[in-house]
Amino acid sequence: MAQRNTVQRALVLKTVQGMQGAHPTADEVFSYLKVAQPAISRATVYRNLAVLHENGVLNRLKVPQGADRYDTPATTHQHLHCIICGKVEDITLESFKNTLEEAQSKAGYRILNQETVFEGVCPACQIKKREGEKE
Amino acid sequence: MAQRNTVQRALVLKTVQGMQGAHPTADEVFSYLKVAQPAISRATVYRNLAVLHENGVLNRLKVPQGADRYDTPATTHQHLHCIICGKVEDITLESFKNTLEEAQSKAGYRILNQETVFEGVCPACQIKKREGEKE
DNA sequence: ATTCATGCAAACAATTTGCACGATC
DNA sequence: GATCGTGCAAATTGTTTGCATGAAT
Repeated sequence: MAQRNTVQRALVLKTVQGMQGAHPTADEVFSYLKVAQPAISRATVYRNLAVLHENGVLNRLKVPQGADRYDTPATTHQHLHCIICGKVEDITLESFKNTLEEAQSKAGYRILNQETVFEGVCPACQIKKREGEKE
Repeated sequence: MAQRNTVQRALVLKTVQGMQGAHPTADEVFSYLKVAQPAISRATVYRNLAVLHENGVLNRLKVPQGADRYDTPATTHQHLHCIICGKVEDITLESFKNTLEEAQSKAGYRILNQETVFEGVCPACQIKKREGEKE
């Protein structure tokens, strides 16, 4: 139960926090840390991301295609995923203010977390698609 | 471009449609079909689920832990995932009526789909936990 | 000192792919 | 009869695990 303060755990957390809005995957965190800490292990990164997520320090985000991504849960927010370029963005929607309460009362669940991903095409990719008009 | 009407594709679709509310994984669909069609290949099930999803005929649902699950997208709805027993349930929330429009206008994305999972503890597991009061 | 965490490599799970053959248009 | 889809096995990807060693309490 007693968790320790390891250098690696602190680094993993700091890395995700530092990659503001990048929603890095475990592998991206690993590659980043590898530069400063060549001895670090991929397994350690996975393990620490899991621990930090269980502690509620990090959010884990499941995106169609590819690996899970991590997030600092400053405030409850939603995600946009561009199916063309693959980028993930944060967005905070007013209409989500009551969803948690509604789900809770309607279903009788004790809800701990909510994860929303909108799948679509980002403005930049809409323009690109319009320019390369052959498709 | 011209897609064909294969026996296997029809069976995969019918199976997911038949498993009302069960949100089967690719492997569950495969196991089910294996009985009637012993020759069917796991790869075929994966490929057809992907095609049907791309055609908008099936929804693909990413759940923390374990494989993707499939769904018939009758109406836009949300999901509840019990972290204790692992069950996935559908729910339709009023407050989600406007989220798509809000996200669209706020972010400039062209949004094709929306996927929400609430993580929590279902009523049955809340009771079980209360009974086995040692934790 | 105890025991939690690390690093490594091997194991695992879910999914994808290459290829020859078969089925559908 | 052209080519899309299938079945099989092998390959990939993402993640987890066992174990001996090292570090934090």
